[in-house]
Amino acid sequence: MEKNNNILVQTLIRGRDSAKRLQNMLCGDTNDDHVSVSVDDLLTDVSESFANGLSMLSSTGRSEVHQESEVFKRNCEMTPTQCQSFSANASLSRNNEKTPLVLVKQGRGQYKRKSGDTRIEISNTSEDCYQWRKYGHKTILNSKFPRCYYRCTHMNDQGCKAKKHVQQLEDEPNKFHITYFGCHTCTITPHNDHIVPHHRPGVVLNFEGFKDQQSLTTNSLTTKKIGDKPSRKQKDHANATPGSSDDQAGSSHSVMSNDLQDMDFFEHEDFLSAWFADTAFN
DNA sequence: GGGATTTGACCTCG
DNA sequence: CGAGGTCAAATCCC
Repeated sequence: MEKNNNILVQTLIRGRDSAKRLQNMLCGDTNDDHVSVSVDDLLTDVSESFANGLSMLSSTGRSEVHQESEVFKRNCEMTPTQCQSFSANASLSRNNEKTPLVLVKQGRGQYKRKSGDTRIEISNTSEDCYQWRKYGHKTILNSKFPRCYYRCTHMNDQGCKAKKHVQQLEDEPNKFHITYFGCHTCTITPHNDHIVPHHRPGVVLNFEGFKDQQSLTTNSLTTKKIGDKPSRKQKDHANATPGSSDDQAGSSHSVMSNDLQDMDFFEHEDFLSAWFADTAFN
């Protein structure tokens, strides 16, 4: 166990260093003397370090760690933007965020709740790179703003089952709490080439059962309808102010190795996720 | 005219 | 029984 701890710590430290170097490169910090390393290399290093870390944890028999590890491995080929979303989720999903339930229709008004394929996101806009059709809205108890219900426009012609719920945050009215249900099965490709690269995507707060990488690409901040005139809904949100979600993580975990060594082996999982999110964002 | 949105009713769940 | 999610007719808009 002691040996495993040390290996895990070394692996995580390596990942942290790579993340830090990657951050310096992306921020244009030329003081970093590792500039000869490519972004791809660093990304791979970060991904592998944390995948290995999670594997070590999963090998201890904790099934939930194993699942997280598998998901992480699957997402190791994500783009940097996707990785950010993933890492943020890894941390924040433990923040007692209640996993929403997918309702499976069984006739009008008859729904069976089931968990899975849900993802919560905070974004500066309710829009993303998919086409959505609003099918309802509801005033929510103790909430100043109504919740809007959307389903994929291609539900009828392509049977796409993706849905999302959008609710304006009370304390931050310029931000939206978006819950995605299910994955897009429509063949319309996400249209996100207009996304300003330095704008951070919306923060994924929860990420359950989302195996479809495509779904990760919906974290755009500034999106519009695919090759179509803007909908009324989208016009309404056209004044959303992007770019203010950058201050997500606060203090740095520069004393990570000490923290880890003082920690129970199994507590590393939580710390790892939180730390990785912080490192990736700072 | 057709697609998108609005809105009140309906239904399930806790 | 209240809250939340969905349906579908009515309405809007291009």
